[in-house]
Order: sequence, then C-alpha cells, then structure tokens
Amino acid sequence: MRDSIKRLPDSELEVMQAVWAYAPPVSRADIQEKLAASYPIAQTTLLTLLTRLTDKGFLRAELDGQRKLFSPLISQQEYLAAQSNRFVRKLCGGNLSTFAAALCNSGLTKEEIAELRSLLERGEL
Amino acid sequence: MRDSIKRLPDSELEVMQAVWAYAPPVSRADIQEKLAASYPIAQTTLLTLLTRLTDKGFLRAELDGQRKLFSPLISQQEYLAAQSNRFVRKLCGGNLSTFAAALCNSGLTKEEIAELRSLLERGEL
DNA sequence: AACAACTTTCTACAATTGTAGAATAATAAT
DNA sequence: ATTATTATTCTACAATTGTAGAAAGTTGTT
Repeated sequence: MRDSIKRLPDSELEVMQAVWAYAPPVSRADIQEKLAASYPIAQTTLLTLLTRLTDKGFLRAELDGQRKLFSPLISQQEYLAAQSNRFVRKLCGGNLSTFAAALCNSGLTKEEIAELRSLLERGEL
Repeated sequence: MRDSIKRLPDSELEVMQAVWAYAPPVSRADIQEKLAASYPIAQTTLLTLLTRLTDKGFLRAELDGQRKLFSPLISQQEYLAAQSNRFVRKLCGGNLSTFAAALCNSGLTKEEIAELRSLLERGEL
C-alpha cells in the first residue's frame, strides 16, 4: 500500500510479471522462457532490466554459481494496490464516480462489472 | 475505449488534467494558472509539453492572435476508460479477483468500497 | 521610435527507458 | 589443455521524458 512504490516502465513491468509468475527465486533463463512468446527479448537486454529492477529495489539478487537468482522484494499485490491507489487518487482525482464511470466504459462486460461488484462485497483479500 | 490511447508520462498527464478542468479552448496561461499550486512549471516547459501533446493527438491548437488556444481531442473519460482497461487487462492479467483484491488493498476505506459498489450498480455513465 | 510586456519557437541538456553487441568469466565437454 | 556453452558485465546508442534559457515575433506604451 506504500504510495512510494514507483510506477514501472512497460519493459520492467513485463519482467516483474514474469518473476511474480514463479515461486522465487528465478533465474534469468526462467524469466526469458516465460516471456519468450509474449515479449521476446535478448538475454543481455533482460539482464539489463533485471539489474535496473534490482537497483530500484523491486528485486533481490543472490548468486548461484555463475548465475544469479532473483526474488521479488515487492509482491504483485503490493504493486497493484499501490497502482490502484494512484489510479483512483491521481488519475480520477479521488472521485469514485469518475472511477466507476471509467470502469463502466472500459470495455468490461455487464457480467464482468457484476462479478467485480460481488468480489468487492467480500471485503479484503 | 480505444486501446490505442497511449499512457501519458506524468508531466503531460498533469497538463491534460488541467486542460480537462476547463471548458475548451484554453490558453497556456489558463493552464499555468491552474497548475501553479500543484505543479509549478516554467512557461516554456509548459509550451513544450503542449506541443508534445498536440503532436501525439491529445490536443488541437488554434491561433488566437499571437497566442494559441488548445482543445482536447481525447476526453478525460476516454482516457480514463482506456487506462482502466489497460489496468485490468494488462496489470491484472484480466483477472477480476486480482483487480478486486488490489482495490481492497489500495487504501480505499470500507465505505469507499461500498460506495464504489453502489456506483457500479447503476451501470453505464 | 524605443521600450516594455507577453507569447511562442528554437535550442539544449540531463535522466530515464528500450534494446543489444562486445567483452569477459565460469563451466562443461572433448 | 582447448574448445564449446552459458552467464554476466561493460559499453553504447536512440527515443522519450522533464525542464528551461535564449531568441524572436506581437502588441501596447511612453
């Protein structure tokens, strides 16, 4: 919920999502395999992004022989919560009707909106 | 709802929000006045951002004597709808429970969540 | 005419983001 | 040992973003 979690650039977010998809720790190769279809990328590029994410405090790196293994320091839920907050507060100016209207016009079907309502009902988690 | 609406960088978003706050068209001075407190910025910087937004198709500029007047080509609702879509589809992987959980952890109070639910009830708009 | 006030355009530059080849280090295989 | 293989680090560079001074065009004053 930390408001201090910075919004990641697209390429770094792609990498984080691949990291989150595994039980940590993950190697560069794991991530690259996961991204292969949706976001093909050179190994050195991926390593650059992993380094940047580590510098930014999103990942922790440990050595395993010659290679590195990465673990998230910020969970997907933490990140998404922070970004949701940003969306409502900053983009929608904290105005819930604005936010609701945006959702209703976002392309979600009526059924999806209904599902969302019901999910919101069961409070936290 | 166009998925093609690009996510704006922070500074350009600040400007667009100021533009949306007025009935168009607006001058650079109008925008600067609106932003003065929350986002102080040099006039030339603001003009650079306005030019970039115009190039990106977010604004239209017309001449009014020596100065320019700007009007949004993309409404706040269009932009927010596109970004909401992106949030659910891309950040939450289209998973509504993930999205709901993010909202519940975003710092919104129970009352706000309840309000959101009720706003979502009255469908569109 | 010369100046002041205001506006925009040009030019500039550092930081961030997107991407990856070259160089290097370690490991495995022959 | 010599050679592939594989992994990381260095170096590089273009595009985007954040920010603004310098230069130049208009208009209203004195």
